[in-house]
Amino acid sequence: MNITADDILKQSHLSITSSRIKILNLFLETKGALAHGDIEKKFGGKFDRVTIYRTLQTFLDKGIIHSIPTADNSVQYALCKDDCTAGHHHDQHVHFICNQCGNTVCLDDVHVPTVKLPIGFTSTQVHMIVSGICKDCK
Amino acid sequence: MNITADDILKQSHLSITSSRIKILNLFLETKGALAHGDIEKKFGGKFDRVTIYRTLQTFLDKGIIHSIPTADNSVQYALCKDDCTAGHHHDQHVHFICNQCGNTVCLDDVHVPTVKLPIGFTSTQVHMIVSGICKDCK
DNA sequence: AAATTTTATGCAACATAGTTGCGTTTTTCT
DNA sequence: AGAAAAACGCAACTATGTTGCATAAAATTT
Ligand SMILES: [Mn+2]
Ligand SMILES: [Mn+2]
Ligand SMILES: [Zn+2]
Ligand SMILES: [Zn+2]
Repeated sequence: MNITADDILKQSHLSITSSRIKILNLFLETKGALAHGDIEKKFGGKFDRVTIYRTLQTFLDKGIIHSIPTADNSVQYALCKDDCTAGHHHDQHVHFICNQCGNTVCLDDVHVPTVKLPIGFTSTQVHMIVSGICKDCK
Repeated sequence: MNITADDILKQSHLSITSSRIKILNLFLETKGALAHGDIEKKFGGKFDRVTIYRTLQTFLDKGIIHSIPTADNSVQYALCKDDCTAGHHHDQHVHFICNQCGNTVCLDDVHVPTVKLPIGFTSTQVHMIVSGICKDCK
């Protein structure tokens, strides 16, 4: 028995609304990551753009999704599979962006290696974004 | 004797224009990375926004600057110190974003480690962005 | 050094992306 | 079911980025 959108919202103490259910279901059904624009296209005016922005922000805050910075200035979002909480994210996996199909995927099994920073620098978060050709496009 | 903006433009076979000189000098004078907005603020209407966009794109193409994706959807740019050419960039160093002062810096001495990707994935570029507290803010 | 060609810039107009306030609707709590 | 709290939709606005084209500046040729 898989976890449902409903469960996730309850766990995060969020009101169950139809926008949240639908957006969360889209994440659950999608392999890769989603940008704000993807969600907007998918639901084509079914709900307001602003609702999507606020929903994504809420999900980020609650540790339901994490954001992935990309070089082309379009932030992608993906479900957190690790045990992220409202306070902090622990998604320490590598992200892969395919230059062919454009998909962004979480490489859940590829852990971000630690690097030795110069004296005086303290790290709280590390992003590793690899781009190239994915297994479906090779 | 340090390299001048003029030299860099000549090396890249670019016309020497006052906008390019000024923007390039700003990069040469600045320790950290610059976002489009930073440059716009700095020169406050001295030249057109469009010129800044096009100049940054030209510098990127010619391998004079490289771009650094950030989580807050604002791409940063920094001078290439490695031997980047018009075709390809080889800036394989880690980038650090300070949550305190907001500065983004190239950690030129910290090399991006290689990771083993799953079967079928091929990598052409790797970004590693570490955020935390920089040495000036600790 | 002047004329010509090439390239870059500024401007306008547009497109896309993201934010904020507020009245209305929906959800939750009692 | 009714009251309180939270989320939504709409409008208006700001910010960010793109494109075409006339003008200006730089490089090249004569
Ligand atoms: Mn991920
Ligand atoms: Mn760098
Ligand atoms: Zn692909
Ligand atoms: Zn700092």
